Amino acid sequence: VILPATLKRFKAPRGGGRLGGAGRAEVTIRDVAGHAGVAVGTVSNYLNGSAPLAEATARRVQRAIDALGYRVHLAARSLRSRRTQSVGLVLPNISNPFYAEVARAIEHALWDRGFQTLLCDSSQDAERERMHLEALESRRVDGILMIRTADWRLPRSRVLHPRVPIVFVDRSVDGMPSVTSDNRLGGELAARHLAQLGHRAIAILAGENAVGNVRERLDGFRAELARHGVTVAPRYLATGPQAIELGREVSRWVKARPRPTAVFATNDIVAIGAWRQLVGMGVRIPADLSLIGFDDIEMSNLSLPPLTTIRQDKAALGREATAVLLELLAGTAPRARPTLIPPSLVVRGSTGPPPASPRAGEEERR
Amino acid sequence: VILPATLKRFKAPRGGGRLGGAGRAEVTIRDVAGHAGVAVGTVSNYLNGSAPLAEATARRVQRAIDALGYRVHLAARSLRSRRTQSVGLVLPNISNPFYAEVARAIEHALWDRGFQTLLCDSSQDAERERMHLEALESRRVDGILMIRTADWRLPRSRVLHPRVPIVFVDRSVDGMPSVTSDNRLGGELAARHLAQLGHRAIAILAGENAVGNVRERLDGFRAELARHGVTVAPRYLATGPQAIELGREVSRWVKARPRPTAVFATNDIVAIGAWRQLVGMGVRIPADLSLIGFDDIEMSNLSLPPLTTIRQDKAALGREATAVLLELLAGTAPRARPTLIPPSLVVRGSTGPPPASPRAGEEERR
DNA sequence: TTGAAAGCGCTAACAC
DNA sequence: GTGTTAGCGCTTTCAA
Repeated sequence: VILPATLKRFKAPRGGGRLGGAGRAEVTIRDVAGHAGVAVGTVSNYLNGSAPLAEATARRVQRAIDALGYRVHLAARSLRSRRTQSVGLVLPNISNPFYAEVARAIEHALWDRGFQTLLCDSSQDAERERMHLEALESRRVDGILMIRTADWRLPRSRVLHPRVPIVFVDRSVDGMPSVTSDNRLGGELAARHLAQLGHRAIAILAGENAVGNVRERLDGFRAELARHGVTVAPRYLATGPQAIELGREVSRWVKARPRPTAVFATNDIVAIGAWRQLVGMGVRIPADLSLIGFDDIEMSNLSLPPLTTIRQDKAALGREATAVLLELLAGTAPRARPTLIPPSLVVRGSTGPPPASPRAGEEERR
Repeated sequence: VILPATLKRFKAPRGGGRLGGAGRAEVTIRDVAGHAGVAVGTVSNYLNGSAPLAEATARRVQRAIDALGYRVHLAARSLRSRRTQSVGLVLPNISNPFYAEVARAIEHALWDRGFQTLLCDSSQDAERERMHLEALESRRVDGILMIRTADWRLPRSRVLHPRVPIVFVDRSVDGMPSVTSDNRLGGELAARHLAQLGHRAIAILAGENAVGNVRERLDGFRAELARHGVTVAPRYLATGPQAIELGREVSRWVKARPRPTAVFATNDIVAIGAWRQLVGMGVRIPADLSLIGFDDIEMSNLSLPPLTTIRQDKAALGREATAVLLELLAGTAPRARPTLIPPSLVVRGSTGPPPASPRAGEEERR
């Protein structure tokens, strides 16, 4: 039976004429209820499975939904339910292949759990990042996953007492939940590989020490090297932004004497830069010089020889970060301790034993 | 003066105690109004600039907003205003560097115009793509930007009569607004470059003819070549998925006689695959064989020699697609005609004149 | 089980 | 200029 109150708001299906998107009036849960001859609450229950329905009723409702082309209005739902089933993903640059892979894993994990992803590209700009955070709060996202930009001198209070649960990815923040690679272990893995091959004169393309990830990789690398009785001479250390240009710095070591027999780059972009420089100078890899990178981006498998590197598990990074966030949302076990994803050594063609004579390959200077 | 009706709903700031995100009660426009001693409509007007306010009032409102830490509730706003200021971006794979660059441009253009981006990675899966489309409709996004997956045998009615404006990017769909590179022109550019260098025996790593973009590139390439009196022999054509593996097919031409003097790959990934194969076989680029790609992804500038390629303007693609969508939303000039972004030739190191003798480089076979 | 009604926070139309 | 109010479409509580 259709009761007065239901009838009052009942809208005829007004089908047929294709009004083209914007112009079409909204089909609401009331229309569905009217069409199926049930109350709106019943339709809502059907939609959310929040109460069992008589099978016949359920069928009628579903038929009405199909007939009317009804689609739930998520904004209305979240206004009421106080959940948006959406998560903000803030990162420095989606066209950086490393972040893109993490983002992909996150989007998938989120989608599989019924969440949509709001993509926020901060362009390494702290101010833009802050504005994105605010917009996400206004959007009332259920949570935020954030790969924060490196230059972060902003008041952290904003983010330390967020209105919305936030999990940091790839870069940790003290006292906040985070999911990162075990960078120290990665550094150790690289060092062990080189040391076991017999290298003792090792150079580092280091990136900037201010970046936590870089520092950890370096610490691990040095510590493990020390265990093998090897130290990195200060002149074998190059620092600067972790970009392709830093790789060019290898050239100074090629000309140096004694020449190092191996180079560790703290990421693959830098390693690729070094590879180009070395090949361009006629240095043979790994016969004259071994080269090891960090990250394992797709590109590192494409050089010739392909790069030996420390593989970060980007899929696991994204998956775990999502899992931690959803745990936070569910209110279970507030995991404030950082989650570490173990990296692994991928031996490809760019590393080998050091040249027989420590001076090998120097003829070309004469 | 605070009137009864206003008072009735007034909530004290309940500041101080930090309840930690979820637990904190919502600060609403009413709270702001109460705190500032104005009506909610006034606050709304202030927020939206929908009516001029006395300066003193405006200041009071802003102070109340700051004091209370008010943040507009976008879901509530859009429920009323029927606009969400959000756009869905559907693409096959965000970790493909080409799509990632386009996505980045889109996110930026959208953000600059006050829209947020919902990232939907379809994983090349038509079914997943369809579900994303539905979810976006439920979310009542204002519009959709879509790089559709190639294998699309699904009923197109769904997308031909969308409830929400949709603009196709990179791949066009008949009768729908789209923004793509001028792939035909790109093919012509590549052909002209090769022809002008003097190449006449040219091979193609083609990809799949079913993909419109590939076909257009090929058509343009062949047509321009024909203008120079050159035809591509059928045995100089390799087809298959546009992946790195296709590049390996060059090896059969290296061993062929007469050997082609140049190879056109319909995208850079394939070209990189070819480059690896060639370098691995000891073929000198471009001395023995010229190689030209398509796209100009970052990687193509990193090989040695760096790849000559047809550059797609990914930033323009993203920017234009956004512009077309926003025009559609504004209801101005329904641009159903596809928008074409001109690509450009980027000459780097992988192309040069053909070897002096057409048989050059063949000794290694003996 | 199902139905009715009270809002969620906001905008916009209208009255002052 | 400013204040009031009626919903936007939905969930949820409470009654029946």
